Amino acid sequence: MSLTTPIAQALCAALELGPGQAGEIERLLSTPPNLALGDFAFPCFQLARQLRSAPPKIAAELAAKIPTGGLISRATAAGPYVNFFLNRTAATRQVIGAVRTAADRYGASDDGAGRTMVVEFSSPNIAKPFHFGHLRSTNIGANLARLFEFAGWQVVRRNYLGDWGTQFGFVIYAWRRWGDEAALAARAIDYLVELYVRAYRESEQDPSIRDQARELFRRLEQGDAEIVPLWQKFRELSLAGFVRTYTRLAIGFDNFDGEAAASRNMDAVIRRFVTAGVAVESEGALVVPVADVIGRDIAPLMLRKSDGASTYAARDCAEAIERYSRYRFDGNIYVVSRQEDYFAQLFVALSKLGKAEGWPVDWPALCQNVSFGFVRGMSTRKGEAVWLEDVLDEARDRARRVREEKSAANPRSFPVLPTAELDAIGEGVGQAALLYFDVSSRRLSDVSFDWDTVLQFEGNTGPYLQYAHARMCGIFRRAGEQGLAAGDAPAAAVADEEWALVLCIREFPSAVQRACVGREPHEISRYLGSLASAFNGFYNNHMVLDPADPGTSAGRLALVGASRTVLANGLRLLGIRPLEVM
RNA sequence: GCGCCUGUAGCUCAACGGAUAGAGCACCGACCUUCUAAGUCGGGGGUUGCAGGUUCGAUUCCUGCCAGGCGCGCCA
Repeated sequence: MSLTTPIAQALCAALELGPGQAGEIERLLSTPPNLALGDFAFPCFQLARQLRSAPPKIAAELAAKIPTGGLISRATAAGPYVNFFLNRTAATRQVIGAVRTAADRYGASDDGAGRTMVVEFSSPNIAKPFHFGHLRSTNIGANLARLFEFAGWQVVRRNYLGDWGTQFGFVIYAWRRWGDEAALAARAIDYLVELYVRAYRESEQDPSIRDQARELFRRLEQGDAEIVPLWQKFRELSLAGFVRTYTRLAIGFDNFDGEAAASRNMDAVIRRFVTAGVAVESEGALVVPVADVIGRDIAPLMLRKSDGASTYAARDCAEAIERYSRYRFDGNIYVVSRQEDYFAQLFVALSKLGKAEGWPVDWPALCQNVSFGFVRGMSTRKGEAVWLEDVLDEARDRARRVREEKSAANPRSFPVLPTAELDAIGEGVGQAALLYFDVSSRRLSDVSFDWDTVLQFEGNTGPYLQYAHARMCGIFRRAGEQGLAAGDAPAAAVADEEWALVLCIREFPSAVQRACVGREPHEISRYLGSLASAFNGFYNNHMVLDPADPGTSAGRLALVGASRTVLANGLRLLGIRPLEVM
């Protein structure tokens, strides 16, 4: 039972409402701005009209009718609010018990039980650099995938590689003209990017290069025996590079089928659009009009260009159809930035086909584009682009250096560590700084890349969270040495800092839910920041371990244990490793 | 022209339609002979882009401006 349920029930009784309305009352409860005012608040504004009375008067009358005892220790009116104070000891016992019971499933749910969610994310372009900006889709998608799994969904992670299209013509053109096996073997993906950039730049002076690139891509599409093996080789090399980066970020995919795979069914899908009468000829191209459905001036979805070449849109249609027939998904998320119009066109076009062909399920309505903000300061043209691998390396090195400096300055708190452990901590802390930076603003805000901000380890950062976790683990290690063990509830009166921590722990499941509903991983980072802050407040004001007082120690250890469980669960949702030693 | 997104402290960002708009960074000061100081506490800092509207109440919702970013039939 939730802490707020008894409050809602008491309010229902006082208002002479039926028990069926307790849920509605419970949703109206809010949190006072500070603990001194109360633990939960009921605003009386909305009742004023029905009861024909002033909110403060209603609040005063209600407060007088709330029976105390059980979880509720006191109810007082404060202006238009009825503020509730809980029995801290009983409530703390309840919250800690809930965390212990659920353990690493605390915060999880079965909301998505029996349903499948496809998350398409990262989707790098093989002929283009994988720079820091690509972390956005990659991280948001990975976070959403973990969140939906935590909420009970069956999740499919799709990396829709940009492995097809004219850009491959450029790469192949460059390879045939300047290609060097040794350089390819040594630098793989970086070298391919250089080749692409060189060919593309020269094509701006010499348009015939563009024509040759198009011709090479046409030969690739036709399965030319000389070209196809090159494409396969380049694709494999690039993919291997991406996978190395993904591994460092602890991100995995179920499937890497990209545009090349989608193009296999493309012609058949285009024929279906034509046969169904959904696609029409326009200015020599084949398009699906969507303005009639969307209701404004918007371009049609183009399936085939006037020169007869297919478009990425046709491949996306084919891929979506294939995807639904394979997974029968209940949700399909595309983590792609700033393409809202395009996805609107895509989903409407597919819906039209569905209506014309009489599909039993209007699954295009289950598809959603999850957009996100732009990373500023990452322009390839201006030469600002920063490779993600380089940022990871720098983060790791700095984290390692910071730890070494701490050992030198304060060996008592930061004992000198074996090299292997130092390396692991560096990698973990660096990765945490990066991943947390990425989710520390809302999905749709633009973010600025700045080395010092990204690699910051103090304040509201990934390392700050890991540090709190390491401290919790340190307390348990020390407790073991002193022969102290956790109890199941506080032994004495619950102090403000302990109580604030308990209330924060209780909030985790609703933070997870908000993150899922809003497709907003930032909810988790924000929550964890407040949790770590609450813990540090507690930590700095109360000694957990006191061999002379095993009772108090046991109660506080229980609280630290619950905090650690929640912090670790949250960190894992963000893909950050909860470190035991820092 | 048609659309989407964003304007909050010097900077980076928060704030279920609710009480005095909060954190971090930076700056100034305090705290390690007690569990990790990557921490904690205090201080200065704000006309929430502008103007209307809805509401008991608007940073939040609606309309119009202003500013910035991004996307719009033959790039993907």
